[in-house]
Amino acid sequence: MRIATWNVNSIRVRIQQVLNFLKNYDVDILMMQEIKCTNKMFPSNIFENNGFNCAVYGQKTYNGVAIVSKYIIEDVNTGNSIFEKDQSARYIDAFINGFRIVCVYVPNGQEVNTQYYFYKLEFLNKLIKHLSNVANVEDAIIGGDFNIARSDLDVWNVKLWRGRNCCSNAEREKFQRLLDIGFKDVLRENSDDRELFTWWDYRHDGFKSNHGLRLDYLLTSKNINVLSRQRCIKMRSLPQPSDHAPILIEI
DNA sequence: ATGGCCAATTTTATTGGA
Repeated sequence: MRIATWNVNSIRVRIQQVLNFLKNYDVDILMMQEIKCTNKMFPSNIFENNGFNCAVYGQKTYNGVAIVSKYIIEDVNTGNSIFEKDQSARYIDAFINGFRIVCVYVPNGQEVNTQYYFYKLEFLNKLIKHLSNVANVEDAIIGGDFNIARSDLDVWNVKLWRGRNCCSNAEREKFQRLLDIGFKDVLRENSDDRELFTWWDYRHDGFKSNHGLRLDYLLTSKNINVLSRQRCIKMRSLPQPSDHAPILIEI
């Protein structure tokens, strides 16, 4: 089974690229973040015509997450019960082909010690608590844009980014707590490769000069046997790309 | 190297992204 995660930065702009990606990489399940549209505006019929079922938690203008799957999608949950008062659409999970598939879009945080940053840390606290419960009962696969560069290996210019939003110690500690629940960071496992970036700034043509960060992750329960793993950076090099590249694993 | 990019919005500037 081939599973991917991708921050598409607007599904309406990226629909053709997403369809090409699903086909060319033979993807069975795709988790998407920043679909930037309501459930009603989400192109479910296009996915269905291409053999995919959809679970969507949309929002006007900002955020929004979705899962599309060749397999039947069961027991869908959105973040409402987990994140309480939070009105932003950042979490959806479902039971698919024996696994709990979790799709998450962690808040950006803007700058360290702003209200947005503290909201991000609080969101992560709730996510950690929730996924601790999930891990006790099901094999889980978590895909998402965490907006955290896990270590200095995941930053193109350590000196420039040290301590800044996405790279602060508090954020990295939260990410480690998430792993400590019992998940593995599939792309990083047994690798000290610096070239695992998943995001490059549109500004200054950051992709061309590989000025990137690793902000997107596929995590799995430790007992899941991973057959292959890759970043699909080709999707970042095409015309009118998302600023994020997809990650694809086979289990 | 953070103003110069991109997407959405009853747009013609503003917000958010990271």
